[in-house]
Amino acid sequence: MAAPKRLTQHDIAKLAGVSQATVSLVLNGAPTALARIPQETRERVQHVIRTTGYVADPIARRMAKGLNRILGVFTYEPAFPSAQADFFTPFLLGIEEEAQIQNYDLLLLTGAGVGQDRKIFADGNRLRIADGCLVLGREFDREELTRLVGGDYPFVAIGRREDAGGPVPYVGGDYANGTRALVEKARALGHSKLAYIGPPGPAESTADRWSGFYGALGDGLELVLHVETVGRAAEEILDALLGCGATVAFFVELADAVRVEAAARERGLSIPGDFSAVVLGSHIRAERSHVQFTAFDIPREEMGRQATAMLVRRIERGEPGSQILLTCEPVEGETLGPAKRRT
Amino acid sequence: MAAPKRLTQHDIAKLAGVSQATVSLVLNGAPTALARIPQETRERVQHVIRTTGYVADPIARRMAKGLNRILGVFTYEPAFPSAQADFFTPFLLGIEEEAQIQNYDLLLLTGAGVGQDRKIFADGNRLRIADGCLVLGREFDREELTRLVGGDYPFVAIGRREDAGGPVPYVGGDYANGTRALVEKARALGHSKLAYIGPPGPAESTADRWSGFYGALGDGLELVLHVETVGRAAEEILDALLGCGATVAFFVELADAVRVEAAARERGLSIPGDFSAVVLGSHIRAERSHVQFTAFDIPREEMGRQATAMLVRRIERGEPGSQILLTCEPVEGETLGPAKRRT
DNA sequence: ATTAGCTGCTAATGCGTATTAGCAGTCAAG
DNA sequence: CTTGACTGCTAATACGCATTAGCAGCTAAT
Repeated sequence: MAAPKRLTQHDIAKLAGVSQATVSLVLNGAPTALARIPQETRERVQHVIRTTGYVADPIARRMAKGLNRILGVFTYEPAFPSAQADFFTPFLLGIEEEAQIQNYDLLLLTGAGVGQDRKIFADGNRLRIADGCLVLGREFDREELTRLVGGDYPFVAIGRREDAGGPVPYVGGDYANGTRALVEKARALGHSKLAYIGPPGPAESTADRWSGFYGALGDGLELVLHVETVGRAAEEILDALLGCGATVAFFVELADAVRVEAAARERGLSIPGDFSAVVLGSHIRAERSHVQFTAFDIPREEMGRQATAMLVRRIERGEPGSQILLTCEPVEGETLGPAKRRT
Repeated sequence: MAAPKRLTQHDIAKLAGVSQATVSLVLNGAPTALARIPQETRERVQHVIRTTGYVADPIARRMAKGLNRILGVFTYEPAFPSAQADFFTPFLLGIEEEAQIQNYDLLLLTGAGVGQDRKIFADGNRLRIADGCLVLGREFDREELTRLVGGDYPFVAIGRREDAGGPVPYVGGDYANGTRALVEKARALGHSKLAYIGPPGPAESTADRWSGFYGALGDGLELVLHVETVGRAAEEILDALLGCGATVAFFVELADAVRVEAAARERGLSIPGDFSAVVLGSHIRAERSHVQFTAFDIPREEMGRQATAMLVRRIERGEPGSQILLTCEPVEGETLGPAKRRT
């Protein structure tokens, strides 16, 4: 394919009998400057541009201006691989939407690191291609986060993050209050012996659920079982549940809830007839399970949108970045019923 | 905070007590040039780079050298919005995987255009930030495609595309043969009166299905019903199906098949007991329907992978780009049975 | 003693654009 | 006739990097 050397403003200038600067001004000069170029000259230049099909090289343009209109998206796990797909997709949906509105492109930091070992500051870090970046992932590398906070590179995390040598700008879901609201609901339905299936930390997302849960205890509510490990055999969890007299179980992971529900059904137990179950969060694929669990909604798209908007503000106006927690509304579901008097 | 002034090679140079040129050479000089910089100096420079976390500005780099290690991804519809999410996600999965292997980052050309009106050449094609680009979408803008083919910018389409002022480089699925194979299967099971639910074009993807289908007719096979509009009321389609004596229906859209199956079941008809149904393609969310339709598999991830690999070859070695159709293997399913003698 | 070749660097330039400072010319007012 | 303001442009520079030409100092061979 014959690659005719790209036209430059210089070429246009020569053809129009003006200087390169004039071409640039005609193209996108400030109104004040434009006012000083007579209509006639402007038209001559425009005409040459039109007939040649010239388009300014965006690279050079950005080079001169200093801004790329590119937002980086760094994920601590590969963004698309099937298992994770449903975790990241809704965030990306919101991010893409807002980015488009703000007229930014998205750079997926893919090459960053192969396999497990993703590091923002990996060797040959390409982050700075973008004007700023969004960071997502279940668990962050604390050291990297500190470095980000300490640096002058604009970023926003998705999901609440503890201070790391300073406050971390983020948009997260208010899991603590989402959880608390569900506990209150259980209380209202007469439950008093609760089980909690999931770790109390260390990731912020799980820590927040736990603190919301734990903070709502007392005053008639009692934690009678805490299974800290995720992915435990369903039978085992079920036995423990029945053994300790809990009337409602709070699950951090939907997967656990699904498995326990299945095990219960196999034994002829019903939910919420025999005991109630609550999932602390919403999961895209929840629909696939025939059971609609009582849970709270995580406004993932909105988180993506707001985080993107905040990042753009940081980039364009130098705003400092703040910390936003979005409300997680309860989802009715069908697995939380009145407490059953156990015999 | 106004200008978080990024580090430049100049800064590094000063810190290491060398010149900017030396820094650049240490970073990526040709072996011949590198040989002339003693180990000691190189280490000094590297050390400064590491401790400061300096990264070369890719825009400037691209400006100077012309390459970026960035692949653009242009989608004719927003990449993530829920309805489409399942359409693009598997492609992106393959693309991301291969890009990572080849050590490229992905730039989602998001800002390109808002809403329906996505255009590659919309604003002074920011496309060129990337070294090359992948184009995906159900339907392409033919004019833009022609411009791409005519230009010297490397790109690869995902999905077969007709010539547009020249052959279009693509990696697609062989829908025609995938369809043909399913028709043959139906023939082997004694079917002779076929129905086709879906348009014959104009998009290549639907045209290929139709041509594969139509080409397999004759020799005992007869098209007794062709419903060209997608999304027609299920009842209506069902009536037509029953009325014309078709023993098997080929659906272009899974959604139609699902709705017709549901309508049939409601009337006490069974598939494939009363008539068979075949879907021309695979759909991620197929699992959600309780019925496993007989269909063919679209190797979306593999398409993404191979398209990415081809693009990289075009970029790095200037290869001309070719046209690849990947085999779409049949999916057994449970909706294609022996033809039933209609009374 | 001159030349040739090597080592270890640096100065200079180009990439294509945006932007600013300022020049030469005209015109009107003082 | 000088001053100032305005018009219509252009020269020059910056942006951050890659790359090439080449300089200064040294050694070894002729």
